[in-house]
Amino acid sequence: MATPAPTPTLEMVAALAGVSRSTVSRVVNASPSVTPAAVAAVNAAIEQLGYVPNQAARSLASHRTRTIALVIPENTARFFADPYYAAVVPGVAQYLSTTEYSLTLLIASEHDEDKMRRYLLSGNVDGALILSHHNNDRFYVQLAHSLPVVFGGRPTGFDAPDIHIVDIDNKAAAATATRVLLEHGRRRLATIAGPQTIASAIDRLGGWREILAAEGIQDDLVEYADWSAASGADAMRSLLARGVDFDGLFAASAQIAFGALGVLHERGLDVPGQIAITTIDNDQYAQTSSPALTTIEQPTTTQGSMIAETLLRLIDGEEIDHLTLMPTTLIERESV
Amino acid sequence: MATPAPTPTLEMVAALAGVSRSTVSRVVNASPSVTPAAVAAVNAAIEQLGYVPNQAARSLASHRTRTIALVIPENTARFFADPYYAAVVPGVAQYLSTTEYSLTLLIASEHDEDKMRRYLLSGNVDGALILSHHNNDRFYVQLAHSLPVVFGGRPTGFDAPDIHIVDIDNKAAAATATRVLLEHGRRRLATIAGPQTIASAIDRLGGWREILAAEGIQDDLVEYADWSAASGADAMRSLLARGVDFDGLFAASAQIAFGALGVLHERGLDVPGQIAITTIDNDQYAQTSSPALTTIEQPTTTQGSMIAETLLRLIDGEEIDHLTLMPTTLIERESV
DNA sequence: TTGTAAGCGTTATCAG
DNA sequence: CTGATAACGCTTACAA
Repeated sequence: MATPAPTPTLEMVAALAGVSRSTVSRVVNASPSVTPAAVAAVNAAIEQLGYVPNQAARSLASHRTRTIALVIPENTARFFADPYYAAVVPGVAQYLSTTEYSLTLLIASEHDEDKMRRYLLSGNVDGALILSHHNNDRFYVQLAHSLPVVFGGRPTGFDAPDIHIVDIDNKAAAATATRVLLEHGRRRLATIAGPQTIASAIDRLGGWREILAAEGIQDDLVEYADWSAASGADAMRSLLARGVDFDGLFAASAQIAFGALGVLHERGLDVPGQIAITTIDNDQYAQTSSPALTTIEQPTTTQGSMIAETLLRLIDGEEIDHLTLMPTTLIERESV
Repeated sequence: MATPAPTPTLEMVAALAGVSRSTVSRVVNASPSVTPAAVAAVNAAIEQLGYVPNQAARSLASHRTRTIALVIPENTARFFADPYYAAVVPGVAQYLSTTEYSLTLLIASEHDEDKMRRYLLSGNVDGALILSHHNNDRFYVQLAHSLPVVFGGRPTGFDAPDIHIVDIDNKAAAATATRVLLEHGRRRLATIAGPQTIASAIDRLGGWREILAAEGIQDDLVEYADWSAASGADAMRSLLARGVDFDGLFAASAQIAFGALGVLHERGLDVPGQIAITTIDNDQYAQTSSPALTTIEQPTTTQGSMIAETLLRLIDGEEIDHLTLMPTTLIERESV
């Protein structure tokens, strides 16, 4: 900072261009009906003065801020550590960059609930994107009653049919992964599911069950893990300890699969020879394990764009589906 | 979104509380001189109505937004990949959470320069924090002429004595790391410096040179690397290829040191027996290498808080130092 | 301590 | 197509 910079106003532009403020406003807002001559004069004046519209005045008068919030219901450390955000946020940002909207990032741990509520409802933003990856909070669901809100991922534990969600099609992904096992001749299948407090984990287990039911196959070989490799290894041990023979495993995440794979190696069991494995996530674990994992890739960045697009349409008052599911892609490698 | 929600205004609060709008405003802004009775009445009305002040109106009238921008002059991928941001951003966020300010995150790749400029100068923010870790841009330095701006890290290539910078004291850190080598009896020292287009790398090399000069020791054993381990290994090979005996090495980053260490192991050279090493960064590389590295820890998160604090003081019109250097800490381990 | 009233810089309505 | 003129919701001297 240095010069106090005399901020030019719309009125000054109008004076210089020799038109009324209304006309300047029209030009600034790209209104269709303005004489080319007027447009030129105004733009020249804007250029000359270095005029930049005052956003506060603008939103006060128009009731729109052209800003949306991206709410991360996590603490900052987790925000940086979680690859999910690293993929989704760019998608959101990228889509927004094609529009006139700006993004405000709100990390929950920095704002207590009340501060967050106040911020979101103070007319600071036109809408909010909630990335409910791990935690879910009734608070955000309620928020959707007072503000256009789109959820990335499905919040659990609340029946809220009126909210808008953009999610990965976890159930279909799991079904595909399970079907691949069947198509390769496997008949007795096990699964290591994710924590059943999280929607995606519930959906994935559901997808597995659905396929087995359709084929009339027993679906009793289920163990649970959090998403980690270590917990995947533990679950694998429990599965083996049951003493039941099985020839196929669907692991709810690549990290889980990676952990399970380690145990299988320990026990001298061949993959895919004796047990075939499919999973979800095309990350380092899936790519570098040996054998490399047949897995399902999630369109995470695209989901980010879709979330943003959905919110903008909601803001524009469009009638949109309450649930948007993003299709996934099967990636076949050596584990099956 | 559901109910159109009739937004309560300050005027409605005033009416309900039986006072004037000024009084409500005073209460909302915690003005000292208001009767306890009035405060109570107003707060009750606010509570009952669920009143939340309109930010746009507020900043239009007060000329303050209570929002600051955190500008990342990088693309989104790098933002998530770089541990520096993972440490600084929480510091900024944490400090801000103790104030009434909010943060808007601006990642350069999403806004072209013009869009960024317009956003920053449209009265959307009261000031900006520029985290110039890798790139530097004349653009941001110029920005400082029209808006309160604080730089985290020193921009290179521009002589701009009037800007405000909060930086790690890289020169002192390097000097300390070099001195440690000397104190342990090492006499012939080498260094692997970082890219000399970056201020911190320049400062570190400068710190090393300064100590050697003071001791009258030759400072010709210099090789360069980018910050990576691989480039550190290359530089180490070049150093050894010179055929000059040396017994101490200062590596400009732990990753560089890690790469160099690998080469030393390959060649069967003992650390610290034959060559002692000191470096900067207390990260995974420094902690898990063998031997563990004697290094300098940077107060990165604290720097984040300090940057934010400095900006708010600048906004408040305080007269503050143009350069703030954050002191570092020596961590002695087994590499020297 | 409290109220009055004049803006803050745009947008929006409505004539012309 | 253009120009008055009234909001938008709040802050802030200035008076009382």
